[in-house]
This record gives sequence, structure tokens and C-alpha cells, in this order.
Amino acid sequence: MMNTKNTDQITIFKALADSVRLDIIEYLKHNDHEVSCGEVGKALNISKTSGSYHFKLLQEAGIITTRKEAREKYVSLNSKTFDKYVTNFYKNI
Amino acid sequence: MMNTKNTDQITIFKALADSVRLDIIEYLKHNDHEVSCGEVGKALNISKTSGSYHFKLLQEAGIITTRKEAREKYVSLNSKTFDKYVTNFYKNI
DNA sequence: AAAATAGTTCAAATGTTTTTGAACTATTTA
DNA sequence: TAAATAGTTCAAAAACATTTGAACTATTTT
Repeated sequence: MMNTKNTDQITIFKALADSVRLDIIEYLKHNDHEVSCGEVGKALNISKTSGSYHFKLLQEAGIITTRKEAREKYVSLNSKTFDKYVTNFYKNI
Repeated sequence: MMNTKNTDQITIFKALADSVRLDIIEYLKHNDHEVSCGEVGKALNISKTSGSYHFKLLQEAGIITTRKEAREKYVSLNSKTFDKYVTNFYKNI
């Protein structure tokens, strides 16, 4: 602990502070099967380009993990990141 | 549950997604005594104007509670907000 | 081999947040 | 009563985030 610059923490909260990304996270949380970017985009009406942008941000924050298989990119939530930076945030600051 | 618009949730995450505000929160968490905006501002080197802006955002998000006494404004953390929107976020989406 | 599909990248346009300084209100101290 | 202190408000400037469409790569289907 003894946080001086908080950069990772800010990256996480920024990534969570957007309705498109919150919708993506919600969708992933409620879906057991492995899901592609395209499926999420179609389900939530997000354009390809905008989807690409948001998935990249989520990935850079460590919120999702991605796996590329041929043409498609599969995404899944990284629950450890939530544990560390969200669920335990208040306790740890 | 069964979130459709997430507006409060986004307000909270936006409020948390800034280094000045995270520093303020950290300062308040580690201080038992009641603290004024001015004390925080001095301790963290935030200008009056910028402090005023950030305290207002934190208040609007429900992250701090304020009490005005004569010239000064005392601020304290609202742990219930963290419980509801941060600590239990992942569980509840 | 051509067409379709999945996703990325780029730059421009648009939108939102943050910082700044000056002017302000209200209260307290000299 | 004048000066000092605590904080707010405003508008402009600066900084940052998001959306868009077009052009692109790579893979799969026809």
C-alpha cells in the first residue's frame, strides 16, 4: 500500500467511468459462453470502430482478457482486477 | 439490480477517476479529525478554485458529506457510497 | 480468385473535463 | 470599520476522451 501516484487505480476507474464500457462489462458478466467483440457489439449496438476503441481501453486497464482466434477476438472479464482495484479499493486506500 | 442506465454508477466512477480527487479521498480516509476544504487544499497543494471544483464533484457523487460552519466547510467521507457502488460493484452488476 | 466477415488504425470532428484568474459573498480578526 | 480568511462562481483556455468514416490487414466462405 502507501500509494503515491495511483496511476493503475486511475486507469481502472477511468475505464469504468463510461456507459458503453459498463454495458460491455455487464454483458460479459451475464454470459457464460466465450464471447467475441462482434457479438457484444451487435448485442449492444456499438459500431465496429467504437467497439475496437472501448475493448482496447478495457484491455489496457486489465479489466478484460482477450484471445485472438483466426478472424475473431474473444473477450472475458478479469475478475482479479475487480477484486484488487474495485472491491478492495476502500479498504486499501 | 437489473441496471439499465447506470447513471449513478458512472457518476461515482467518474468522480473516482482523477488523481486530485483520489488524493483528497486518501487524505480524508487517513484523518480522524474533522477536516476543512482549506486544510485539505493546503496539505495537497490544490488551489482554492480547483479544490472547490473537486469537492463539489465529490459531493454530487455522494462520496463526501459536507457541513458548513461559518466561514469553513468541513468534509468527510461517506463510506456507505463506497459500500454500495464500489465494494459491491462487481457482485451487483 | 472474388466476396464476405472480423477486427484495427488513422485523422478529423465533436464533446467533456479540468485549470486558471478575477471578481464575488460571508464571516472573523485587528 | 478595515483587513484578512474561507470558500464560490464565472468565463475562457487548455487538455483530454469519444465518435465517425474511410482505408486497411487477415481470415474464411463461395
